Amino acid sequence: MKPKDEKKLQAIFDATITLTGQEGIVGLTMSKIAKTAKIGIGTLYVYFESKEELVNELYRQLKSKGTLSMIDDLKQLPVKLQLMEIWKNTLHYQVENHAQMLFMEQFLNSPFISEESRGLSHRFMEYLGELLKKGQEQMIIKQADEGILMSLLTGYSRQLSSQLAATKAPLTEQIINESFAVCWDAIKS
Amino acid sequence: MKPKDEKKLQAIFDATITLTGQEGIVGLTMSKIAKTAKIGIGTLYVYFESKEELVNELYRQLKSKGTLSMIDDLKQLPVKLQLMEIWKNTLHYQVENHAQMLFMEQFLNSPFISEESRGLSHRFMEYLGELLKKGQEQMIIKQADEGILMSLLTGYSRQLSSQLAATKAPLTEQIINESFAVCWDAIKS
DNA sequence: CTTTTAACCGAATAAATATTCACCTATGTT
DNA sequence: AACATAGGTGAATATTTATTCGGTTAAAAG
Repeated sequence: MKPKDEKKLQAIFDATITLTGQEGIVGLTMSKIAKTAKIGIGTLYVYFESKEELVNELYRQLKSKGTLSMIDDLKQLPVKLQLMEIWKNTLHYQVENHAQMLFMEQFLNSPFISEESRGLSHRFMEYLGELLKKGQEQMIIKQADEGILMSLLTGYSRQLSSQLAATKAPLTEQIINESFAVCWDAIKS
Repeated sequence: MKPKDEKKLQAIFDATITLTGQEGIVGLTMSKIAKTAKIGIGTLYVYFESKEELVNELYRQLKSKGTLSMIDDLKQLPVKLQLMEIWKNTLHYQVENHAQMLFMEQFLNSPFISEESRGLSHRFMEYLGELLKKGQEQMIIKQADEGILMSLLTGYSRQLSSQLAATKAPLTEQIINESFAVCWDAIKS
């Protein structure tokens, strides 16, 4: 027998991300995915039972690869440094994978999303929440509501990276430092 | 002859916004719109030539009503107060009209959007940019890149209001004040 | 080398959705 | 009151898109 081809699977995912970036998850069709991935339409159904399963699977894959991977290396550092590293890594990740970010965002608001996929978003947020709380205990971070601080970090990084991606501006050291300074002034005591 | 019914037009728009909030612009169909608006499918085509025209027209309407309207009253105030007022109004507007925000966001990433609609986003941003520049000249706002500061304001307000809408938390004075304090610390000199 | 099995394929089919149209109905005009 | 006109309608049609299926091909097993 012939085994499945890992390259084809990845080509399907890549095509899905590219197409979503181009005309949104609304414009995504199975035939376009097949054409972009350079495989036959029928082959799509070897790898996935349906379009719905395809996009859920992709979402799952992106979530598990995503920003979570960085956490473990940082746990020993002081709070401010941890935040700085997270900020830097997140910006890099989001700028470099902007099409993926677009896909995930649109997927979250689509009727395709399964209950299981919905649950996948929380681990990174939890970690960030704990870090902020730790900073508050050490009196180096404002005693403001956690949601208020967290929204700042996530909303800001999302907007900044999508603005950079839109204008095709590179993510320079200067931008990282300036923007982190802004963040830190926002949340420090 | 019989005149068009303004109520029906608004019902169509309302239905479109509601449905987009429920299962995204992907799940939006003409028959669902008609059913939700309690009119016949055929009637939709009395008011709009096509689905594409319908969503573009709605986008145009929301943009022109939107946050722009507040600007004129504020021009005399000092920079910090203007920002404070804008912050407050924007949060209110975004929380109260969250479904509209969702619609606009998804529309921007859909294949439905026309060239003309794309152009509509800029006036408010321009005004905010000028205000920040004025603050920088007066030395009360950081000398950082304008894009970096602007991303903070827009990304933060978007995230905060969508978080409030998601958790159905009310927008209290306390939240407005705390979050504006965070903003101001972020951008002040 | 032969057999077996599952990948691979795209034309054909099914399903979902947008759009039309022939027929009503309500409102303004004469 | 009679007419003219445009709104209102949803079943019928056209279009688009997901999915199936019978046949072909390539890899693994023996």
